[in-house]
Amino acid sequence: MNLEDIAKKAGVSRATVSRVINDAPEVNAKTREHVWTVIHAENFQPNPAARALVRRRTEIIGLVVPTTENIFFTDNNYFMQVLAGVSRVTRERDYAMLLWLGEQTDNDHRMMQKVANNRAMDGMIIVSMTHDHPMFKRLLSLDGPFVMIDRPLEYAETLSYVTVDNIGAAERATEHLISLGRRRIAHITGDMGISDARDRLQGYKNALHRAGLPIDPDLIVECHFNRQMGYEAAMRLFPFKPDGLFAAGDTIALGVLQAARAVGIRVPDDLSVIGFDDVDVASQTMPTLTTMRQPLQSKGAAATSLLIDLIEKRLENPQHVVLDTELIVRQSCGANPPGLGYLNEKSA
Amino acid sequence: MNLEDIAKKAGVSRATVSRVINDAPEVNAKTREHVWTVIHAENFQPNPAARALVRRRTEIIGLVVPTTENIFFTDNNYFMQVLAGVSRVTRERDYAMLLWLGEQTDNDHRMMQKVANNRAMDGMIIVSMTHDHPMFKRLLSLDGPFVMIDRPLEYAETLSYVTVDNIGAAERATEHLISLGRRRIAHITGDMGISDARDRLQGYKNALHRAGLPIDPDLIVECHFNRQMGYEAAMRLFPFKPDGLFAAGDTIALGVLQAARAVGIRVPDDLSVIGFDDVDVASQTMPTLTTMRQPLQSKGAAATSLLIDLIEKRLENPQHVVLDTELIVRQSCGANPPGLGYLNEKSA
DNA sequence: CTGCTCATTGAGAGCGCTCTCAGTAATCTC
DNA sequence: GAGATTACTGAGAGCGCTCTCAATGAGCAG
Repeated sequence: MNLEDIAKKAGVSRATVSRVINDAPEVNAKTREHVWTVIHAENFQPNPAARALVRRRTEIIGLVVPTTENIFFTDNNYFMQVLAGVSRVTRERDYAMLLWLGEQTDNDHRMMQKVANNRAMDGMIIVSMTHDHPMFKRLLSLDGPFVMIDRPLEYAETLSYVTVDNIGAAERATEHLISLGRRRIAHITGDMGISDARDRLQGYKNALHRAGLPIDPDLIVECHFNRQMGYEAAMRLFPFKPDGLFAAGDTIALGVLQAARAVGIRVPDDLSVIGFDDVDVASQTMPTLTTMRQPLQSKGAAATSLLIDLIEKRLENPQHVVLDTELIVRQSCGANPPGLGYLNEKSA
Repeated sequence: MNLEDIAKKAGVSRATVSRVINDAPEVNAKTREHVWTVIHAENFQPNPAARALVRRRTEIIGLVVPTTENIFFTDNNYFMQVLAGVSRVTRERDYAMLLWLGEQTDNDHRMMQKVANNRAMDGMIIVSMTHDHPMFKRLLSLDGPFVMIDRPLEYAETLSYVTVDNIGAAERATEHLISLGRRRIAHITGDMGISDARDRLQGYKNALHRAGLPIDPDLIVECHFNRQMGYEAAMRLFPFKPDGLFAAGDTIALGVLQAARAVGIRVPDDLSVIGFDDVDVASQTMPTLTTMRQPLQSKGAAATSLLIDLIEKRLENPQHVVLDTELIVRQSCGANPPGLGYLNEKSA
């Protein structure tokens, strides 16, 4: 079943059927209606390959996660939230989404190569790629537009991206701990190849500086966005007796809570803890986790919306979107009473 | 840049370039090599739309999650694991993956309609669709092949699917509790529109029956695969004083642990708990969760592999794949000593 | 009635590829 | 050395759509 068949059945030409399907204005109302009747009767869908061939547009975007290690499998729904946001907007705007998940192996490079060469996508969204990723430069020579989620460390002025004000958010997080009377505030960073991690470190320093507190290198530990490494980082930190701790991500904070329990440090009494992201587990830990929420779904949605605008030439490169964050005060910082453990928020 | 251009540059015909790209055997070795050189020099990629148009194959499969509510956002990485499995195999076999996430709204139906009509996919994988989903019958009239993850309740003989032996697994889970001396063993079911839930209930009953234990309707509560409802179900169950509890999913078990803590029931001392799935949080709860592991990544991988075989006519419908489950004994059942809470398994 | 405008429609080229079929030159057979 | 076989290559049709351009006919002005 193709346009020709429909045309024959409707007693019009192929061109007219095409016009009807594409909502061209010049078709006579009666003709239009009649053609639609036939199309519906046959449950006809135009062949997307043929259409893409002539229009040079597939209405497919790609969502690329260069490496899954950091954000994908680490005790949280970070990626799922982003995905949900992307999914919503693609649906709304009648696009489809190709998903490309990288690996932490050589194949990753080969996969990215394939992705970059794939001409089936009109554009792509790239999630949290480290600045030293081998594909970075390759991407810049791409034909189609792309949008980065999280500010890239290099080429930030020339690329489009969606992010949050990490510096400001980290300042507020740190200030929150300061406002609770904490003075030896530690910081565990995320992967320093990602701008988020660097910016949060910067924000932490800014806040200390502004409060007249010293910046103690012993209280800063470099880490990655995962629980296991957060646990280890916390263990390295504890001998220096911090009374507050700002973790660059909630998964890191999970490791911190775990480490604190292991060595008998009470949270929040002995140690006031704040995370970043507000992934779902943050409200279920014991104690529940105070955190700086970033709007993950909105990040995905904004990136998608921006990408499609770029594809459809409603906007042009580069565009920078900065979304708001919000301090979510729960138990781990000590500003709230202990309460009932992880039952407080979502439960009966 | 197209085939014609490459042909001109290489001094051969379009047909020969096509042969080289598609690895046709009849091309002279020298010609082949020369053409490849030109292709690489130009970094040429054939236009997928043109190719799809004539081959009637896109090498794109769809992954369809009819409604996200159950498995998507509920405190676990069930879907992520399946996704990882699908992703791995599509990568290996040089396919791309279109992801379609449903919603719990009217749009869901419209979305599924769109998916079913989308002719850009060679086939699709459908995750855990309830048997009463409005799209179910529509799917059966589809042109391309599809594979269900989890056995469909209807048409199971005529459709291809990948699942685990839920009945047998539930029997073993229940028997494990029995072997620990528990006699008043309760069951909280999953969504009864999904065969997994029904089968697990059946397995639970089988095990009780085989052990000569009565099947007490008071000890069976119908539920869905989420923590909140698991919590409520547990609360309804507690007045009947169970000493063992088999939850049809780990997320339900999370709710059970939470409810038990809320009312002061000690797990495993007062109540021996076992879950199903082994999602990531299962090893991080307090106490850690004993559970029947199902190989989620393998489910995704097997479904993908099967689908592609179906597409490429290596196999024909219907195919049924049943994967193995494994009992993971942790703390919540009482077979293990209490230990250090959720630090035991994955941590330093 | 003639010539014009305007609304609507159809014919046909062409998007970039695959694949069949025929052609050519080299090699083999006897 | 003639005919048959083999190895390779090119020409060209056609996949199903979009889009330009020309054609048609109705309506209208004069």
